[in-house]
Amino acid sequence: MSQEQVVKTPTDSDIPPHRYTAARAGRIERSWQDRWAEEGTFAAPNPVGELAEGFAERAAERPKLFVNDMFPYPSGEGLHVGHPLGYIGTDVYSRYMRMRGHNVLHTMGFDAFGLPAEQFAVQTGQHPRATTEQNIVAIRRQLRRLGLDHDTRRSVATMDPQYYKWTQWIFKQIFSSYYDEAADRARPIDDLVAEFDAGTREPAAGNNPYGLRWPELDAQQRNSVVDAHRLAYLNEAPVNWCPGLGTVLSNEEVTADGRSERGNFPVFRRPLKQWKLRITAYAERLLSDLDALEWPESIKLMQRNWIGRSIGATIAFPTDRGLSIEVFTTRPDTLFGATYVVLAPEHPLVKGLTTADWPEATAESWRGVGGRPPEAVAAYQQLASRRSELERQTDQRVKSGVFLGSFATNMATGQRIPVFIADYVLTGYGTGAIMAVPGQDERDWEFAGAYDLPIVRTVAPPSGFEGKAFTGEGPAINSANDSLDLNGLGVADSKAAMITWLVDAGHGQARTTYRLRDWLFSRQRYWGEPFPIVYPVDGVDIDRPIVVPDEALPVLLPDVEDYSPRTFADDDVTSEPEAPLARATEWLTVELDLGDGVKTYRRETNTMPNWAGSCWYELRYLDPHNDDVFCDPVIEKYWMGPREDGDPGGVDLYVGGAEHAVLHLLYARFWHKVLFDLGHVSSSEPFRRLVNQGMLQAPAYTDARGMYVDASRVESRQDGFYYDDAAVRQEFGKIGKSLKNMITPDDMFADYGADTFRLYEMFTGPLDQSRPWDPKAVIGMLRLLQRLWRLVIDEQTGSVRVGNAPVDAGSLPVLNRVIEGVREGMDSLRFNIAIARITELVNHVTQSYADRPTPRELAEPLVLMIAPLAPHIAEELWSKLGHPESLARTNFPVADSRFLVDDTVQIAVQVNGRLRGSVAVPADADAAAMEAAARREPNVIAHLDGAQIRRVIAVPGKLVNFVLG
RNA sequence: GCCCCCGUAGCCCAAUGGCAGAGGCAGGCCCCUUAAAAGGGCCCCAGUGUGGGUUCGAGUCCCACCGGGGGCACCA
Repeated sequence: MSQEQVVKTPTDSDIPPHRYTAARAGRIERSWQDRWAEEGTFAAPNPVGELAEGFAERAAERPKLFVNDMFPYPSGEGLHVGHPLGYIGTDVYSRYMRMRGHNVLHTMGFDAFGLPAEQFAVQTGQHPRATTEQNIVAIRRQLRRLGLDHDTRRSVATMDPQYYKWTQWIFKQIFSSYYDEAADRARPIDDLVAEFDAGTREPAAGNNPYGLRWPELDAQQRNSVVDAHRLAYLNEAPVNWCPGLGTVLSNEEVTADGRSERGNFPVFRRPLKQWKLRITAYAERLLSDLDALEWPESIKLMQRNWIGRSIGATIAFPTDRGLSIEVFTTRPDTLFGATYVVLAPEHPLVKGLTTADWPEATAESWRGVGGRPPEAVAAYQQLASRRSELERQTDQRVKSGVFLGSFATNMATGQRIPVFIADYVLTGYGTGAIMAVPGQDERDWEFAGAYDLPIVRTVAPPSGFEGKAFTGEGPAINSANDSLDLNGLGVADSKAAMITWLVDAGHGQARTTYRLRDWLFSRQRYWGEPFPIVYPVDGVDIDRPIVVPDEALPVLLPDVEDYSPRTFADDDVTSEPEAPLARATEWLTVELDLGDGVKTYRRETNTMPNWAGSCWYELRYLDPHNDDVFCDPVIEKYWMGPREDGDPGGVDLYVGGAEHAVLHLLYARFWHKVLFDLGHVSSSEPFRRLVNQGMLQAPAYTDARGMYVDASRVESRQDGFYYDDAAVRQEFGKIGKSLKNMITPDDMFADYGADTFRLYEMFTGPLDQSRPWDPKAVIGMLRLLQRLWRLVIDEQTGSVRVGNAPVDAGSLPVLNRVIEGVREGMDSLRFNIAIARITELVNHVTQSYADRPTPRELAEPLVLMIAPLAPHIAEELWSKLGHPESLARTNFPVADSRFLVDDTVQIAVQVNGRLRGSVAVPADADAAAMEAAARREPNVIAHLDGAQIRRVIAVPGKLVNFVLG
C-alpha cells in the first residue's frame, strides 16, 4: 500500500538513528517471533498426555482459558486486512489473560476441504491438495508475521488423514446411534436392537413400513427398520440440486433467493437418494440450550428463527375416498372457517385422492390445464417440480393449484370441502398438508379468491378493518356446533378449547413442529471426507449401507485423474449428480471381512460437505496427535468442561463472522450434543461464549463509466479524488479483488510493522463493530509507538533513558486511573478504550518528563499494558529495561485503589436540571455538605433568589440539583 | 411484508440516567529543522437522525417516524 497522499518516504539520514521506524519494527518483530517459537512461549500444557510437559509448573495452580477463532479457508487469494481483525482480537485477549495468570490456549487451524479450495484448484489446474498446502504455507507465514500467540503444535487441517480419520469416526458414531425420545438423548443403536429383541420396545410406526411386530420381521426387514432409526440415514426425498455446482446442497447453503450461497447458481428441488443427519431430533435442545450461552442476541435470534418452533395441532380430515388427510395448523381455533384442504404437490396421498373424472359442476378454473383429474394433476406436479426456487420467489406469489376431484369433511361444521394440490404448500413442513382458512390466513385468502372458494371469518376483526384475511387477536365468531361453542373467546382460549374437543373426539392432537429440516449431508464433490461406508455387492442386503470397522479408518481419499466435478448448465433441471469418486475405479470396490468372511463391497462415492470438518475441530486442538481417541476425555474436561451447575462448558471465547450463524454454528452444536449424549465429551455445548467481529470496509473508487479503478493509485486532492487526473467517486465496500481495493497485511507490515497494524485494527472501534478502513489514519498508531519508544530509548544514542528517580505525585492518579481503564477495556474486548487510556498515559509522561529521565515506575507498567496489543515492541523495551525473560507471563499491572479517589472533586450544580455552576467539595462530602457548598456558588445564588426550593437532589461525587417549586 | 442491530464534531469512535469528549485521523497555528516529516506543542470543530413521552435530570429508558446495515420471507 502506498497511496500518494499518505507519506513521503524519508531517507535514512533524515531521522534520528534510533527512532522507531517501520524498518526497525520489522527487525524487532521478526527477532521476537523467532524467540517465541524457539522458547515455546505460547505452548499451553495439557493435564495429561503427550503435551503435558510443564503442566505442574506452568498451569496446575492457574485457571485455564481456551480461546479460539473460526479457522480460515486457505483460499489462495491470501489474507486481506479484514481477515485478521478477529485473530488479533483473540490474540490481545489471550495475551492479556495469560498476564492475568491464566493457562491460556489459543489455537489456529485450516478448513481445508470443501468448495472454495476445490474451485481454486480447478481454476489453476492443480490438484486441490497441492494448492491447499501451498495456501496454508502462505497463510501460516502471514499469521506468524502478525505475532499471534497460537500454540502452533496444535494446528490442524481438516484434509489431513489423521484429522479426517476422526471426522469419519464421529460420523460412525452418529450412524450408529438413534434418538431415544423418552430419554431425550442419543443412544447407541445396539441398545435399541437389544430392546427390540427383549420385547421391551417396538419400532416406531413411522420407521416400520411393514406393519409387523419385531419378532415377525425377517432379517432384511429388521435391518431396514433399524436403519430408519439412525441419526445418519439414506433416503429419497426432494433435495436442493444445483446443476451449476454439480452437487446437492443443504437448506442452509441455499440463499433466500433460491440460489447457492457459493457461486450464486440456481437451485432446484428434486427427489434424490442422499445422506441426511437427523438434526431435527435435536431441534428442541438446540433451541432451549441457547439460553445458557453468552452469544450475541442477534445470532441466538437467527438460530431461533431457523429452528422455527411452532406450536399447534395436527388434525385428521376424513375424505370421501376413505383416506384421511392429516394437516398441521398453528390456528386450530379457526377450524370452523376451514373451507378447503390443500396438499403439497408431492404429497403421498395425492394419487389416492385423485378421482378418475371431475365431479359434476366442477368449475373450469379448478381443472388445471385440462383433461381429466389424473392428467391435470400430473401436469401440475411436473410444473411444480420444474420450477426453481428462484422462480417460485419471483412469481409474485400468484397462487395456483388443481382440484383432485375428491372431498374431505370439516368435522367441526360437518360440511364437505374440496381437496386441492398447490405449490404454496410445502412438502417438508408440518405434514405437507393444510386446512385452508381464508378468513384468517392471507395465502389462503388469495387462493380462495383465485378459485372462488367460500370465506368464513371465525375471528371478528376490529371495526373499520379493511384488510382481507385477519390474522390478529379478536373474539371468535361463527364457531359453534352441538358440542362446542367458541364464540366470544379470545384466540388463546379458543385454541385450548378446540384442541381439547379434537382430542376428545379423536380428530387430532396438540403438536409442535419445527422449520428445521434434517441436514443433507452428502455432496457430489471430490475434495471432501469420504464416508466410512460400504455396500454389499450381492446378497439380501445389497445396497444396504454398512460402516467399516474402526481399524479401517481413515478411509483415504483416492487420487483420481479428474477431480473436478461434473457440472451442468445452470438451468439444466434434468441433469443427474455424478460423484467424482465414482471414477476411482480401483478404489471403488474393496474386500473386507465384516464378521462373516471376506466379501466384496462397493464404497460410498459421495463425500461429506465442507462443514463436517469444522463441526468438531475445537476438540482436536486439545489433543491433536492422539491416535487412539479423537480427544482424551481428561483433556476435554480440563479445557472445555462445565465450571458449575448450569454451565454448558465449551470454548471460553470463540470469535468469528456472523455469516456462520445458521451453518457452522448450528451444525457444530449438533455434533457436539451427539458426542455429549454418547458420553464422549463432558461439555454440552461447543462454544460457551461467542463474539462476532465486525467487517472492515475499505474505500473503493469508480470512474465516470462506473467501473472500479485501482484504489492504490487514487490520489486525494483538495477538491476530491483523482485517478490518472480523472475525477473518481469514493465509496466504501467489502475489501477484495472485485472492488479493486485489496489491502493486504503484507502491505501493512512493510509500511508500518505488525505492532502498528495490530494497534490500528483494534483502535478503530469495538471488536464486534463494522467500520471503514482508513489508510490515512494508521499513522496515528505509529506515532503512539514512537512516543512510547522515545520514553524508554534515546533516539540519538539508543541508550535507555529510564531512571529510578521517584515519580511526581501528580502522575500517580493518572497512572492508576489508566490501569483501571485499560483493564476495563481488555475485560470487555473494547480494545479501542484500552488504547485510548494508554495514549493518555504516554502523552502525560511525554509532557511531564520531557527534560528528565522517564521514571521506571511509569515506564514499566506502560510497557506491560501495551504488551497484549503491541507485543513485539513491548518485549523489546521490557528486555532493554533489564528483564531477560519474556513478559508473556509477567503480571499485568494492578491499580492502587488509593490513587483512584481524589481528595476533592468538582461537582456540578444544577437548578431545575440546568447546569448553573461547579464547585469543589471533599470527595467524601455528604449530601448536606454538598448542598451547603452549592448554595455558596454566586451564579447558583442568583438562580435560587426568591424561588421556592421544592426538592434537592444530591448525588455524592457527582452533582447537586435544586428543584424549584 | 416481518424481525434484529446501529445513527454523537469533516471522519473513526468515548461518555454505571448526572457538567456531551477519553483517544486517533483530517484541518489551522507554532516549535525543532538548510529543508522536510511518519518529530514535538497548542488550537478549531457537535448538543447526540426527527418528533413525542418517562424523570429533578435523557446521547443513555419508552413510543412513533426517517436513514444505514443484517436476517427471514408462501413455514400453515
